[in-house]
Amino acid sequence: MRIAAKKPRSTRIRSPAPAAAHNLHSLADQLHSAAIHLLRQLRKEDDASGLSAPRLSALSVVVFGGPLTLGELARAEQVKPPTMTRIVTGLEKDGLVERKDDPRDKRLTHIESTPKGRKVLAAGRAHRVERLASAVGKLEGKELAELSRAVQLLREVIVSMRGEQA
Amino acid sequence: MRIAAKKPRSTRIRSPAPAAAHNLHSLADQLHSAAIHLLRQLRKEDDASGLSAPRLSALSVVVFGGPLTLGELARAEQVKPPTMTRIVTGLEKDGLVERKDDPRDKRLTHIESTPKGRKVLAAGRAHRVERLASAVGKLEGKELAELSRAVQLLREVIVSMRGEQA
DNA sequence: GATTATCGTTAGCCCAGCTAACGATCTCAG
DNA sequence: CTGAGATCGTTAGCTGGGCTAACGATAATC
Repeated sequence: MRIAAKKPRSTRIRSPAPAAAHNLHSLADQLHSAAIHLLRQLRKEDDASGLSAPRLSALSVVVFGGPLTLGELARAEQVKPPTMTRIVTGLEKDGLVERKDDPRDKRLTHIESTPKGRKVLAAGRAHRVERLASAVGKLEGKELAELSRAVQLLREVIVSMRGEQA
Repeated sequence: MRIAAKKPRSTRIRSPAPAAAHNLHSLADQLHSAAIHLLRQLRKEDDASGLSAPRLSALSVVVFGGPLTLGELARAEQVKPPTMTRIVTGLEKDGLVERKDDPRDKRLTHIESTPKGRKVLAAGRAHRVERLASAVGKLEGKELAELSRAVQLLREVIVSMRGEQA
């Protein structure tokens, strides 16, 4: 955070905000902050397309990951089944996915994307990308490559955290 | 409206794919996904300290940014006043911050951190950092520097998005 | 055939976001 | 000095995401 509101004049104590993250403390803080604020920004876009971040994320998995059961989807998204039930219900209500019973094992519910779901996802993505592109377009190509590289690292970090369970 | 040059090919991206972000579409997607999953992981830690991500974030601003009004805090955190009212109420109930009336303008409410608030923030941070450190410790020093650098870029991107209205 | 395991849902809780509306206060025109 | 308007924070009420606990239906196993 540390995005001082309105009076940046009397530069306060605070650890050097614009400086690089010299240690793990500030790196963790800044990463945390960046994630929160990025999602808050993205939420606004998501609202425009009627898709919240969790729904968008789940829909993306269904569209690109092919049909899968609710439980698999919950695990993929790292949430508990009841949570995924609600997300899927929301997506289904909007006609973006469909529940299909498994003929062999009637306990299972397969989640499939509908044509509308794929269409909306593409549109929502384009919308978001357009916005991010214009923001990212101000970075130089080199910086963009750095950012891209860092996202890879981030993914590793997340997987690592996930493995060791809290 | 500047439309991204290329349509999303039906490249199977799917979450677990470690492929590089060759274009803005996938970069945006991966960034989005990374942010969501990072916060979901962090939430578990936050729960341990009894502080949700938004509360932790707000507390951090109060602690490092000094006393400020509720409205300023809401703007700093990019949320609406009613939302901040509730966050502050939660923090106050836990004794982490205090509301102070302004003697000159009785409409204003100043938010101050308490000693306990500062202590808890430090503890929570340490807790989170320990976790992130162990995850990040698997990266090489060079990678760590890259990640640090990228966080800077991310901040610029976020500010940029914020500036241009949603 | 009875027990046990698995899957998804329901119920019920808490928190985070929003808008709309409101009371209290301050400001300022007249 | 007074009354209209602006500003601030709160309350009320909605949506939605996250969880645990408990449950019914179905499979698997003994």
